[in-house]
Formats: sequence, structure tokens, C-alpha cells
Amino acid sequence: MKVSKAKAAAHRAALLGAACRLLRARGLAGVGIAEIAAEAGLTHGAFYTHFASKEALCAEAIAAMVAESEAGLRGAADLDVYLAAYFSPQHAREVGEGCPFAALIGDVARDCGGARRAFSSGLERVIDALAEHHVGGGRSARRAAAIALLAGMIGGLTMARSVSPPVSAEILAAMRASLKQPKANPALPRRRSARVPTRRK
Amino acid sequence: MKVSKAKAAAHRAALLGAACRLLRARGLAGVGIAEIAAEAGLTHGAFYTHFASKEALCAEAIAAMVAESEAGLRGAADLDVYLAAYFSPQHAREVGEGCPFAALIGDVARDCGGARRAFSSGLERVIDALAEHHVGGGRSARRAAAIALLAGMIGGLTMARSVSPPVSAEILAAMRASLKQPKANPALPRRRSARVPTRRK
DNA sequence: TGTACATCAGTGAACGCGCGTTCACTGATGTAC
DNA sequence: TGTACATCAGTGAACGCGCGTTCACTGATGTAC
Repeated sequence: MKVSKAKAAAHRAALLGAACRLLRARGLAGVGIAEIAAEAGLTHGAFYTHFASKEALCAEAIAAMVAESEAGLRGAADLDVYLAAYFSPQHAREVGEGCPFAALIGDVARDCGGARRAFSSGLERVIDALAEHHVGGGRSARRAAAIALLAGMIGGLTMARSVSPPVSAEILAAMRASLKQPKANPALPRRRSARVPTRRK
Repeated sequence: MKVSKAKAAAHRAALLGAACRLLRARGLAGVGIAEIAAEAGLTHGAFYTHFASKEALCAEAIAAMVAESEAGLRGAADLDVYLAAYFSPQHAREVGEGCPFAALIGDVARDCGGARRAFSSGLERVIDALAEHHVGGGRSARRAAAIALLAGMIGGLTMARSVSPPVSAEILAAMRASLKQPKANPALPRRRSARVPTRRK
């Protein structure tokens, strides 16, 4: 039966929210439309009044997740605090609520559709956001430093999620120590000073 | 019909080889038994005379891939040369022949079976192999440095594979510059010297 | 060495299953009068 | 404001499809004599 426009909009938001959680936790191929709809309190048929296809949903969910991620990063006052939380055991455990880049980069690297486009444009914006946390050097040098940092973040977190608990803890600790105070940035080997402090500290 | 034992052994090796290539290129869920068997010149029915299940094949294929990867790393004379090749556009392009950790870490992070066990034990051995390329500090400090390096490798390569060609090139260049000569190792912030040269240079 | 036959690697039809998607239908909504 | 009715969000059965796996069967292999 028909429902009010407000309820329909809420249903759409619920579908998108469930998709964000489930896709992150289990991957693009690991979740079905029926489960996403059930999580949102609907049947699978209703899904298609809100989204054209699973592919369209994935693209929109990824766009929403990376936008939220970018906002969180831009709102972070202290990069060290942000990184400590990023490499916390809790973040390693809660894949469904965590960094969408770490959770979905493997799936997206093989995708060729809208999901990849949403992911990659979000990744670029996050590189810029991270670059703004560095001072010194030109735009491309700051971007290079941001890329190296982001690579360590994504690689370190996914590594921690792929091994047994004790090794996971060792990896998280090593990454926290490694990326804290990125003052000796090897991406700028010939700058007069290797010191690249975070913007606010 | 029956075939000679030598041919049967060759068929098994062909199945495993095809699995290694296809699984890396398209992920654990992205390839079917029928396609792997066809790639090896067999039909899907023959597959089950060599492997108990797809899960068993995945575990064995991952074990083979990570062993080969570890051997390549241990045989590398110069880490800088190894890293330059690792972050080459060719390596970013040829997923099916490249680093199994970067290709499969997303899938394995969600797996709970033999595939994950094979992957994680291989990852640990590669951490040790990388640690041996560093001198200075105790075992745990060298492992921490190796973890940070490996995180950058896996994260950087998967990032380069998830974006458009120009950004991919930028990421690869930034990672090559960032990880070359890991002399200023942030994993050892309080050591008397941050200089941790590679073993042979 | 030659023969008879048990073994078993490989074939391909068939299985149940879950997937993404479609569609005839339902009935509350919200608009036209 | 009250009523009649077109709209359309949601339901659930049904679709084709590809998957992993099974199994009766085939026929070359390789062993026992």
C-alpha cells in the first residue's frame, strides 16, 4: 500500500543507511538486496521504487560514506588524535561503522562502474583534506605526504583486520607509533627541514 | 576417461596456477570453479578429483602465492629496487600476476576459513622477511618498521588500483619517493638515531 | 612379454540454492471537485 | 469541509541465471597373472 511521502523518504534513508553498514561489513558482493531491505524494515520489492539497481545503490552508498569520512577528517582538530582512533582495536573490530576506504578498497579496485567513480573521487578529496593538515612544501608535495599517510592508514588497518588478534594488536601499535607526528616525512627528502608538523597542535 | 598419473599431476598444477591468476585478478568471490577448470583445460567435474571444495582451493592457492611472494622478497638484494618495481605502473596494472597481499587483503579480511589462515601466516612471514632488510633496534622494533613499510606497500598499491590513471600515476610516484631509503623511520621516534639504513646498499 | 581386468581421472547432465530483477496486485495517500 | 478517485509505495510470487557440488558413466591406465 501507499505510504506518506515523509515515510517513503524515511524508508529510502533507511535503505541507504543499512546499505552503508552492511556493504562495509561484508563487501559489495557479500550482501543482497533482500537483506538490505529487511534491515530497513521493507521487502525486496520496495527497494526498486527507491533505487534503479544494486549498482546504483552501491554508488550512492559509497558516495555517502566517503562524504561522511571526509567531513570527519576535515573536522578533526588534531591529526594525532585522529590517527590514534583510526588505529584503535575498536576501529579494527567495527568494520561496518569504520573507514569506508579500508573496508571497500579491495572490492572497488575491481569495479568499473559508479561505485568506483564515487570511491575514487572521495579518495581524492580525502587526500586533499589530509594535505591540508600538513604545512610546508607546495601543493603536490603536501599531496604526496598525504598519499603516503593514507596508504599507511588503509594498508595498516586492513592488515590488522586480516590476522589473528595478537598480531592485529602488534600491527595497530606499530602503525600508531609509525604515523604519530609525521615530522620526518620521507616524501620530502630534499626539503631544508624534514619537519612537517600538523596544522594545529 | 582415466589419464596417466603424470598428466593428472599436471592437471592439478594447472588448476592451482589458473586459480592463483584468476583469484588475484578478480577476488575470491569473483571467479567460479567452471572458469578455473576451463582455464586449466578441464571441465568443472574434474576439479573435485583434485580439490575437496572451492574453499580448499582458495586456501591452497593463497598459500602458494604468499610463499612465492615471500621467496621473491627474501631473494631481493636491494629493497629500493624491489620497491621501485612494486610501485611500478606495470605492477599496478597486472593484478593477476602481482602481490597477493594487495590483491586479496580485502576479501581475506572478511573470510574466516583456511584462506584467512594461509593469508595471515604468509603475512607474518613476509613481515619477518622485511624486518631482516632492516638493521638496528631489536626484533620487535624491526618488525614494527617492517609493518609500517608493508602497510604503505599494500595501501599504496591498492589505492593506485582504485583511481583513474593520472591519479594512479601520482600515487605510485608519491609512494616510490616516500618509501625509498626508509632511513627516517618514524616507528622508532626515541632511538638515538632515526637512521635505519637497509642492509645492503 | 602378453592378456585380462580393476582402478580411477575426466565428462557432462543434473541438483538445490540464492541472487538481482520484474510485475500484477493492494490499499493508504492526497488531490480535484 | 466533505467526498470520489487517481496515484503510487509497498507486497510477495515468480523469472532467469550462475553458482558450488554431486553422480552415473566412460575409457585409458597400469597392475596382476
